[in-house]
Amino acid sequence: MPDHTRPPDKRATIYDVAAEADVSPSTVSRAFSRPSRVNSETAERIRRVAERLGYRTNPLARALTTSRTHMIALVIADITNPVYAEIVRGAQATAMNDEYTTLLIDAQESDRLERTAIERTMPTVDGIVLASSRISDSAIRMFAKQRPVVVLNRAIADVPCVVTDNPRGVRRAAEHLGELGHDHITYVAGPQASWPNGIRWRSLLEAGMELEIKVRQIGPFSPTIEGGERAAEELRSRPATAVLAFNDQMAIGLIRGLTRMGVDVPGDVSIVGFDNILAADIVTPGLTTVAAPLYAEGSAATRHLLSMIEGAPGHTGRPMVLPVRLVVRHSTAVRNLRPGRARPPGVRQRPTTTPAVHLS
Amino acid sequence: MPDHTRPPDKRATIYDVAAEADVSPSTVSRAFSRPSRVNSETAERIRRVAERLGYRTNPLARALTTSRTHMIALVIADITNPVYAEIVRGAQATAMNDEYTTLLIDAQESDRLERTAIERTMPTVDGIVLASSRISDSAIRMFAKQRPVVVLNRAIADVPCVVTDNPRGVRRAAEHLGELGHDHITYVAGPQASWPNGIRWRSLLEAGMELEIKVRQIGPFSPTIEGGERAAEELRSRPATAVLAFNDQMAIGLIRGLTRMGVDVPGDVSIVGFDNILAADIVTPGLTTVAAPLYAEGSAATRHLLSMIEGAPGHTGRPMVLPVRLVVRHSTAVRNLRPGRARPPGVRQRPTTTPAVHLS
DNA sequence: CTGAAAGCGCTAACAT
DNA sequence: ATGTTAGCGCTTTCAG
Repeated sequence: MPDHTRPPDKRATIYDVAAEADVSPSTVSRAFSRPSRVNSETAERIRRVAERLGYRTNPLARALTTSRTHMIALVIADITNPVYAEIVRGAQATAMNDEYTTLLIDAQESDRLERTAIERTMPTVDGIVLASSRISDSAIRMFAKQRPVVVLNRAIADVPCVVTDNPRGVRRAAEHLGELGHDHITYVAGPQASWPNGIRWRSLLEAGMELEIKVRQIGPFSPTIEGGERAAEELRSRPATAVLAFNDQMAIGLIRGLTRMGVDVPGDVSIVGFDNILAADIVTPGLTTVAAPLYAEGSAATRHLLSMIEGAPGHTGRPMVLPVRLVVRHSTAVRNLRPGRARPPGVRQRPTTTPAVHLS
Repeated sequence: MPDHTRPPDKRATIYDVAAEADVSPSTVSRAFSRPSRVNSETAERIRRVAERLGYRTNPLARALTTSRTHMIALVIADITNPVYAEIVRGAQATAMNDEYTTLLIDAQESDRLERTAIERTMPTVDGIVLASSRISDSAIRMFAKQRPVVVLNRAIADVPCVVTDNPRGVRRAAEHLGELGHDHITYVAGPQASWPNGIRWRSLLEAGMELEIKVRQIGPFSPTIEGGERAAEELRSRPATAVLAFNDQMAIGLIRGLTRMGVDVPGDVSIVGFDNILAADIVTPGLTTVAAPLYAEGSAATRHLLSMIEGAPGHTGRPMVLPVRLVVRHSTAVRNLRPGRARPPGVRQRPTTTPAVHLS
């Protein structure tokens, strides 16, 4: 039963080591400086002594003089959303590789919360990765003036950005639906504050133009399963045969909502999502979706941030764009021309055991 | 295009404010001390001046003298596992409420990784919550000597613990299966380093005793969907009619694996999971599972940690135990007495639209 | 390569 | 209630 009433036990300081090794404190300091440029015999001896004393350099004290904490913050929009897990993994791995600690912050889809969290964290970190930030461009630029910032899933002038190829993803989805005979696609919108939401809709408009597919939008809805279920309700009064959802969670909500209402997916309506989260492969029918290289996103953004922290200029030209691919599962099928009736023979049915096909 | 080559811009210090407000630095310090015990006129004026100068107290410098960073670490076993999302939410909320910042660490189910991450983080935080830790009891006790530590989902003598009522959860699951006519339950084990895994198995042994249900164990498997699929393979050579899986992910993997092999769930085999993650409600058939109050776990552990940091003794007697409940969905059904044949009439079929029932 | 001295920004005794 | 004086543990000039 440890007693934590008073400050936790005193650790050995640089002075203790200095005394023990019979050198000056600054020599000890140098033996632990990073990058360790000292390899003299003395340094070796000092390190041994330190080891024996259980000395660890105090990061706080170091930070006070160097103004480098070797910590970075990673702000994500919603820890509940599985997309971020892989992004976090990617970010953590590259950070850890450079001996940086990652401070994860969950903004809970809240503008206000995100802001105050960033403000509070800013002074303790060397830089920040903003993944799917919900705060304004100007606020982000403000932050970027104080510390290196890299933005993920969003494009902002003058701030380094990493995005996925949304236009191409949407285009592939539209082509896929077009090939199945759909001449009308409904976009089910996510949060308005979400940058990908905007570009996906605009990309769909464009793709619709070129492919001669009519498009429309409903929403916005919350980017969750529940949001998708609500969208399904709305779809009741404004039927569709092909739907592109802002993300997988909404797509899954749609599948559930529609199925519950007696609408057959993909028989009556085809659904495409975004992200390729794990659940996309679990839901019935399996969700056709636009997959992004999540892990790579996290690591690319972090790598960039670290290089900026080390003094690199920060690549603020065009955003860095990562490729996407369409994963075809079973939530999309040939358009059913006679709704409510048996499907015409020869038309593709929902397969049950065919493995997912990965395109592009 | 900000230039981050040199340390980020200098912020106003306590001295700047002191000079501007024409008081001594310590007076300024007092005006910002926590809890703000000063309400004099001067303090008010100082705060205004500070506001105007954009002064923010430097947490690092403060930490150096107070040895309190107002940060706590939350270590989770695997960020990929949705269980932790709610726990994190609960922890963050109560931490934020006391103006503490939460440092989230993903151990990626790795003993080694978890250790080094904790070691590196320890000096920068005021305390640590270990959620589903995979490191040894002795290692945890070591850490607990250096900083306040609260352990979640695990019971260790001399360290404050928060656990869920695993025995009761298992018992409820066993009773449920028993009522459905099952006289034999197979436990599909998760990681051996996982404390809940051990206690769940032991609880099942006990429950089996009392309820006169035979039990056996297979595994261990990785606590993931993939692990569950592998378990399904193994089940092929050692058939079962009722399975209790270590967690929902494995249970889902089992459902998928078995279904793919042509085994009907719940017709041929009933499956119960643990955790009640979102996907449990998405998979077909919906997963019957033992639900834990995730959010409450996170907040209870954190609240306890914070009180320890503030000087409370740390409740190291019996662990604090949180209640669980059985959520019955459609992955469990009356035992099929004639496998491979049609079910006897009158026996419960898998319903498709009945809402989930929450018991206990 | 090493030592001496000064100070990062703040807080914590002491005084007044 | 405010000011004065020392540091917290480390890095960093600047000399030797």
